[in-house]
Amino acid sequence: MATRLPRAFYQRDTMQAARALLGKELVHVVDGEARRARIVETEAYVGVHDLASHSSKGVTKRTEVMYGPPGVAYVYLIYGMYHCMNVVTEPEGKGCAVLLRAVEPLANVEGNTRGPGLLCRAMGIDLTLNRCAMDSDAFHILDAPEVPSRQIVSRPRIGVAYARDWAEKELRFYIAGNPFISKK
DNA sequence: GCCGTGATGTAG
DNA sequence: TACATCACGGCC
Repeated sequence: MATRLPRAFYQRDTMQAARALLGKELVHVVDGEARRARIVETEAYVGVHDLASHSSKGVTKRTEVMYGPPGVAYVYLIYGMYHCMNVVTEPEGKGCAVLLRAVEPLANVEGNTRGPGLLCRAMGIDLTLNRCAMDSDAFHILDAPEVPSRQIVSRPRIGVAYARDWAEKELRFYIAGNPFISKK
């Protein structure tokens, strides 16, 4: 039986964390039923200097969770209709997080999971999970074998064209050839 | 296939 | 007013 990733797992360089999360299993227990899915695509938001990161706006009611301890969920509403989920990384105070962009359904997950808004909808992730510790009984990530480096593709992040030179940096990662990634 | 656009709520 | 999105319609 796989073990839960401890919160210390996330206290490391955000790019490394984004790569290390590929292949791991996201679990959300809803009505006693464990929804499980394999993480196949992530993006790194690497701190206050990263103009694409919400934390670059400074500490606000919305972003303060990003400055808190690692291993905690940052969930927010986007475009009025979708949720996006991240896990806070690095030591407390850095404003870093990894966005989960796509997952591959494993158990009790219905519908499209190819995209940050879609995966949250399919897994039942909403604002009530914001600030939830990612080693909780109902919400956590299970360890799984490391995805070899040669199978990890890096690309520019999606939807961050406004972030000037930060838009071009290859901070999006996915498992090569996986059919559940959101975009090539 | 690609491109433009509407839905929708809240932060700044 | 813009937004770390998605689905759909028109066009070629």
